[in-house]
Amino acid sequence: CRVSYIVFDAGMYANPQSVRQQAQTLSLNSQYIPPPYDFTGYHHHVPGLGDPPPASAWNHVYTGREEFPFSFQGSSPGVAPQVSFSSPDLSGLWLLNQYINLYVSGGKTRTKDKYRVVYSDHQRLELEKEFQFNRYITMRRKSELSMALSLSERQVKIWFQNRRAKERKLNRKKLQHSQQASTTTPTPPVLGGPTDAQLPSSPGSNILSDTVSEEY
DNA sequence: TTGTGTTTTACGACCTCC
DNA sequence: GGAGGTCGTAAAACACAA
Repeated sequence: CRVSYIVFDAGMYANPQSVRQQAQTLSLNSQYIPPPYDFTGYHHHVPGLGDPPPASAWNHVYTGREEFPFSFQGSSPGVAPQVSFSSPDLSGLWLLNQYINLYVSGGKTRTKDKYRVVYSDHQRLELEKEFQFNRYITMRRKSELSMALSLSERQVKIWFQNRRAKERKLNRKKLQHSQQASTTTPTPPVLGGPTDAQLPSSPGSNILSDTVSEEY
């Protein structure tokens, strides 16, 4: 249960072109929280909203990684850095959302400090919907999704890998529970019949099952 | 609050496939 | 060799009982 809410003024950015233009260079300051989506109705936990970004936020950048094709200029606390794109055709939404992630997470990434961002509820929801449709994302859908959700293709790929791992973990748990249930409940003796006949023939063979096991 | 267990991003190692 | 797969893991974020 998230404790904080942000309701963005979607009307401010009704024109996608203006969003794209604004995204080319952003002055980072604590007053400007750009809306990558209409988040009305979504919950967002924003620690320290309204406070200036911590000094540590500027001690590292996303530069040097092809999936984060922008860079900061300015690295001292209290001085608003500038964000510049290295690619002209980037979606403004992409940057804006990365900005949100950067800001919300205190600007920490895994690259240097082994930190991570937290995806928005909208991003998770859309990724989850895609996962329910297909456990393995195609290159085309990965590209589309990354643009739609303002994530890098690598982030989408990793999310699907982690999501499959989560499902395998859940399946293993279910399997363990069913095994425990079958061993604890007294079963009538069946001559020559394996009691776990319902189990897959080999360990892990259920891993790529199309069966949807969701707790959502 | 705080301690603790779980979940979520992100990555490295290693493997397979084309 | 590169892309993408699993597996294991780190660490932040989160949930929740005490």
